[in-house]
Amino acid sequence: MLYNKRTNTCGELNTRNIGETVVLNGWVAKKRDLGGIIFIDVRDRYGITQIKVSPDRKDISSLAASLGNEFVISAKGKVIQRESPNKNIPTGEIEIEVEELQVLNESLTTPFVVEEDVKANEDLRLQYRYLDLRRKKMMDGLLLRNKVYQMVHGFYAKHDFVEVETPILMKSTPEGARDYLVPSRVHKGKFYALPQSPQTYKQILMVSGLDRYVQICKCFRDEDLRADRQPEFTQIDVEMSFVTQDDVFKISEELFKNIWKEVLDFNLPEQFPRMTYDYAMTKYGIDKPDLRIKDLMIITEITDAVKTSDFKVFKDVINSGGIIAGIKTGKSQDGSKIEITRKISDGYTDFAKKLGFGGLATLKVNEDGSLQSSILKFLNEESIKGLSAAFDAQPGDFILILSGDKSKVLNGLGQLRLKIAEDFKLLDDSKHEFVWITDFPLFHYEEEENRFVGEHHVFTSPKDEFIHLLDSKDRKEIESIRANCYDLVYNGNELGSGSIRIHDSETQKKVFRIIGLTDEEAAEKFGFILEAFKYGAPPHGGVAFGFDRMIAMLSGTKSIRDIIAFPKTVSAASLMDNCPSPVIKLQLDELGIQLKQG
RNA sequence: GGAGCCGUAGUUCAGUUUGGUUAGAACGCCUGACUGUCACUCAGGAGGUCGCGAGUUCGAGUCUCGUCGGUUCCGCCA
Repeated sequence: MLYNKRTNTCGELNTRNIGETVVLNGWVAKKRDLGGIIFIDVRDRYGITQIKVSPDRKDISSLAASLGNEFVISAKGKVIQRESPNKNIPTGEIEIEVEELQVLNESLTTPFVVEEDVKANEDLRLQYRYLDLRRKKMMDGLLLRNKVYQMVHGFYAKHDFVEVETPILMKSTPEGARDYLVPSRVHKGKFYALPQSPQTYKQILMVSGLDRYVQICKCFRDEDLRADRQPEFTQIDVEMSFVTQDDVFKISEELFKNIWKEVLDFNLPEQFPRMTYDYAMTKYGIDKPDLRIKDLMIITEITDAVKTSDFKVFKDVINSGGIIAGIKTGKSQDGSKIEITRKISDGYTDFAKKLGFGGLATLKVNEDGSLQSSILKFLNEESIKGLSAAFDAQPGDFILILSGDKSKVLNGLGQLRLKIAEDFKLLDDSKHEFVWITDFPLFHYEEEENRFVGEHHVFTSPKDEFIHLLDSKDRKEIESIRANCYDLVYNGNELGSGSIRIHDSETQKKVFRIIGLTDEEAAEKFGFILEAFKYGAPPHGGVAFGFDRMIAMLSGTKSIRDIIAFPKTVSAASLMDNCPSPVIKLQLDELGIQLKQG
């Protein structure tokens, strides 16, 4: 097809180009046909430029009048000053006086109107993703993603990291998330797994002496989805030899500082604050505390303060080994008071009940410093004093108390804290609060399966002072083991996770034993890495950052679907190309697979 | 696996509480008019399996049960 090829994009012409003859290629975003004169907004990735067809150009006018939205056109003409400029767009000072007009392709009427303030529901937009991506906001998401992608590559290249492509078809590892499986045709009855992460490969690359590895790679997990979780997602995967936790933190902080400066023009601190897992759980009730409200509603345990009271609810909890703890609202950082009315308070009680608590005790601190609450009548003088002191109760404060099993209470208060923060709009999006959470437990006991499982992954090393406990048989002792393991948390979201790894096969075997793998099973499943560790594995460690989540946060969207070109729905389906889909019998036969009925 | 919300014109929604005449609006689409618009304006028009399937009823968009899809959260996500 012969047509006038563009000399310029639709986003770059301005008053300096007046008088030039140019050609634009693009999509019809909007046509305004005034009867004689016709205006058309032409759109491409770079912007929108208005072209004008004068009524005296009869031949062009009829063609222009017949254009529909999303037609692809080529327009040639002179750049002229607009009689009435549009200040809302960069090209709004000028327009093109059309001399030649060609239709390069027509378009059906689109199922939804392609406009910035799109009205269509997400499922329709997903089905016609290519139309949705024509919107500036969506295109900007992809462009931002590309920008950061390039930055990450450049950053690690500058620091002597080597990018290595690890296999997409790998051995299934039964620990952790469900694997996506790929049947083997050659080895009938055997399966590959898609990587949940290239964890084993990157560690083996350290054994190879690669020293510094990075890969921006796809990972796959067959688990239920959320707004911030997709079945396939991208992570920045990093591994380094001869490093400590501090080395990993340092280079990671530099990466994030660069990105936040470049994209948001925000200066992150030289070093990110650190907080142990235990502190985070005890004070914030969650392992990813949102430090935009750092000093607000920190959890206070008052078990001791009220232990002399006769209140049956508290007594029962104490006797069964539980705790009593609470948070107080206090004043918000901008000084505005958090006014908790009876109605709001009842709402929080319902919230607590939904979390499985019998109720929520609330106390109001009067202007004279006295307490007001329905539970006061159950408490003795000593308890009331102790409680008041523990919370440093000030006039206007509102205190919310939960009691029960320790982890449940902390978790409940953590959730209440976030709910109150959200209800009173205390989470300021202009804040950028990074924090490293360190010293995670190495194991936790899975009651249902009746065994220990790795809190992080099974290659995470215990901190030196806990190594002797790997030989323990005592549940409490094993649960007390802390790991060289860390998460990077940003505004209450987990952005990354990593650890210093085990690099000797003896320690690795002990860890396998604790999670219930016999030496034989460990050899069957992870023998290759145990074997590799026998041949001079260097001390090493690394981290992986969620690339999609990072881009979502940089662009201010909650859903990572918005910044993934072709995302899947919460049921892991793609509405555009209709996958997953059935396959023909021949394909199954070749794989030796027979489907179960029903 | 569990819970909540949503599903009505091409699109976004109203109508469902309290079952009852011909299911409405806006945008989009089509036809006509219009020479400075940028949410063009004006006049007219077409367009509906009320997600699907049972049930209750003289009568169901509306009530009940089931089912499918979307979405949010919990479980899950080493």
